[in-house]
Amino acid sequence: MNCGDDPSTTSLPIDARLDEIQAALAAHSRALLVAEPGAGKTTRVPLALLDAPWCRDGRLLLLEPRRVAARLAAGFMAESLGERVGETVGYRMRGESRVGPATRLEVVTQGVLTRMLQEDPMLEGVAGVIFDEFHERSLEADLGLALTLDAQQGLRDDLRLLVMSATLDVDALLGVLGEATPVIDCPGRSFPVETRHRPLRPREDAARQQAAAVLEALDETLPDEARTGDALVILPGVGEIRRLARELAARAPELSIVELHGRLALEAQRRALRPDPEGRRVVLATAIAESSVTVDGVRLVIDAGQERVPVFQPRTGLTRLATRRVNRASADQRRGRASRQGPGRCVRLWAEEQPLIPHGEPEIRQADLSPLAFELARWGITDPGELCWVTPPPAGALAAGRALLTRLGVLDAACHLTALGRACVRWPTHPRLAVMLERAAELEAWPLACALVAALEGRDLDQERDLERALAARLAAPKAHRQWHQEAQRLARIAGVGLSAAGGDAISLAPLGELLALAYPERIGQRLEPGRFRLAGGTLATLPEAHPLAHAPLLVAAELDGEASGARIFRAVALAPERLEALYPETREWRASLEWSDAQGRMLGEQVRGLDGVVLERRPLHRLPPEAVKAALLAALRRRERLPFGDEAEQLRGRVALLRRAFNRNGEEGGDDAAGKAEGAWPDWSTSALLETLEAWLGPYLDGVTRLETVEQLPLAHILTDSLAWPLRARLDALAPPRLSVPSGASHRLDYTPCLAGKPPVLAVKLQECFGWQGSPRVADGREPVLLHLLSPARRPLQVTADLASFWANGYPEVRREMRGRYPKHPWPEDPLAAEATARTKRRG
DNA sequence: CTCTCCCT
Repeated sequence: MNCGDDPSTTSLPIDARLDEIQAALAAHSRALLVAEPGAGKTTRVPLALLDAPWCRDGRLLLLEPRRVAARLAAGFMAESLGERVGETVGYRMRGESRVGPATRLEVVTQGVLTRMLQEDPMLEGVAGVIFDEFHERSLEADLGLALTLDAQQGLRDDLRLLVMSATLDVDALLGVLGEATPVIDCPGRSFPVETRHRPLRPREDAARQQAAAVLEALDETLPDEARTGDALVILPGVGEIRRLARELAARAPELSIVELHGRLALEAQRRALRPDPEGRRVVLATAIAESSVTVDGVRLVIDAGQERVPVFQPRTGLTRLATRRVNRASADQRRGRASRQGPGRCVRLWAEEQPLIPHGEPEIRQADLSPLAFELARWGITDPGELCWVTPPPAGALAAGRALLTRLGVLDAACHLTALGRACVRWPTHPRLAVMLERAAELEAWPLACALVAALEGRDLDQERDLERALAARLAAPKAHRQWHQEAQRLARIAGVGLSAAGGDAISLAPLGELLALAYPERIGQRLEPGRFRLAGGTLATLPEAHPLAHAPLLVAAELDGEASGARIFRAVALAPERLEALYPETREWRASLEWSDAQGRMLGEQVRGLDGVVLERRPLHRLPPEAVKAALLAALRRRERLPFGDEAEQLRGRVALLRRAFNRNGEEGGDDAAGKAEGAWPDWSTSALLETLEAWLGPYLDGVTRLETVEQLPLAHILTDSLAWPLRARLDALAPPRLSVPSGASHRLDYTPCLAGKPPVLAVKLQECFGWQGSPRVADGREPVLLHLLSPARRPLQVTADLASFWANGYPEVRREMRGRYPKHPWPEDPLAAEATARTKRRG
């Protein structure tokens, strides 16, 4: 949010659009406002809408992605009315709310809206909902919009909905809001920024080069000849910040260097945001400075051009951090940070030619979807296709989220909430932690569970490796950990208990392992050898051998990094095997465990009992049950992470990938197309998606199969074709033909395998066969181009083009000059468009 | 050399 200099009097670009917005929402129940930064939308639009006739009898909700932004917006609007927060304008967020009987505009954080909808899908008393900063595409905002649209369609056709965003893929959003939705554009307001590129040399020390770039930029005057204002350096992470700080301190000890990142205490963050009247500062920050907070007084931005993002791996359920190049939208947002106080400069530490992807991935495509799966079940939906999504939840991650919820005991086989799941609804936490809190009653450990959840959720646990010690310290001196204490007390109030043990005794930390086992069942690890553990979810994980828990037979890893090949455990607590049995009664049942042994070339079987990959006891098994054989085969295929597609299946997958791209909006499920709606969307046949859904499409063909070799021989192309919905199958050959006719009269096979990598299909054809071909070939109803590989008579590639007309005009004369000497028996006419196409040599006579 | 950001 951008709250310029002076509250209500200054005129802002958005003022000129307010009438248009009013008119749009008077005539439609939905509208889309696309406004650049500095337009003033966040504070002016909601207040203006309060006077609309449709709003007279109801409240207005304004959604903000962050708590600071919500507080700031509410304060600013209240001030501009000459009131205090809690009168006409209020706010609501986790654990804090300031609304009163007269409040008509509630600024809420996104999670609060989800909660309000779940508790009252009618949104009684609410006249309209405004989504701010929708372009950030947080998981919560995407879900909130899907649920609000559903409520509007089914229950509340009078509810007004306004989506506000900076630059955004308007088409994708109109796809869910409806094509008739009015779109209002508004320009922004900011000072100009001069952009420079100063690429770093690879393979040389990055911090040293960054330091040189910073000092050089500080030395130059700004576009207005000034040499004032702070410098903001944006780096991917804390490690990079520390290294650059050291380097700068060594070279220029007189500089005032300030660090800014999310792991700092709130007070330290606030200090970092305040300009120093004494002199110029160099603020080294993570992406936190991109949109979450605003460093006042910045005139110079130096952008390292990287970001560190979490990548959730559905297969292991773990999240890994990856360092990536920034996307264009982020880079421009970072640059904009130099244009708030006056004309600024942005130095980008990468080459100008460096291509950047336009946007980051929406969170829904990257994140752990178990919270989303939980909310869907609570909403009463088993198929996400029943809702309208800007980006639908990916099938694999959703399936993984549901598998976790089932393991936790909150979802049943039909994807409905169980009794435990319904009880968990009262806890405002991740479903894992909700299960822990709910089941803590069994262990008579509610106070400890509240203390533990508050510690796991807070950011103050960062430096402490030892959970037990950290908790003991907090319980002994609650007042010294204010944020933790507040949160723990809030949870304790929901539980209806006090935060201390009866009789004033110290709370026992003994149930810690069990509590963690309730929240992280797939992270229960069994020791294979000292320091090496197999987790119940199947992943291998390690601890340093010197770690006190390296020899524990069983532990729970509360935190680990997500390398699939071998995760590293950061925080863990020991667990007694008999306690595991008490928590999960299914560990007492014997089940057949079969595994394909590559070494022995056969299926090995035994009877085991335990929790998934954690085996408490084993005994021999004499007859292999067929269902278990099938499950073991599927598991073996999944472990290999590839499927034995032959060429026919690869072509088929390529064709479907192409049609998915062409006909499903943005390549997602549930196409917007008339055809897509009626016939279902083209499926995701990527290897990972097919491995996720193996049971459904391959399972029926595995009856009686006991060997992997047999699977390798199955006709996968036919099996996949059979799994296509009938209307899609009927259109497949017409939309993505296996062969294409060329002017010579011959037909040639199209190669669709490049489509699997997002590229166009390839038609390899001799150049002479294409004479006279005016247009360029296309498939998918003309929506997708075909890439031509034009070949010499000896079938050597001469030219790659998707634009024949331009090749004939520009490329051909050169090719002709070079080739006609080498292949004199073949025609090389001067005017290829007038010549006759042929697959043969020149005719005699 | 463990740690991007955010939320009920």
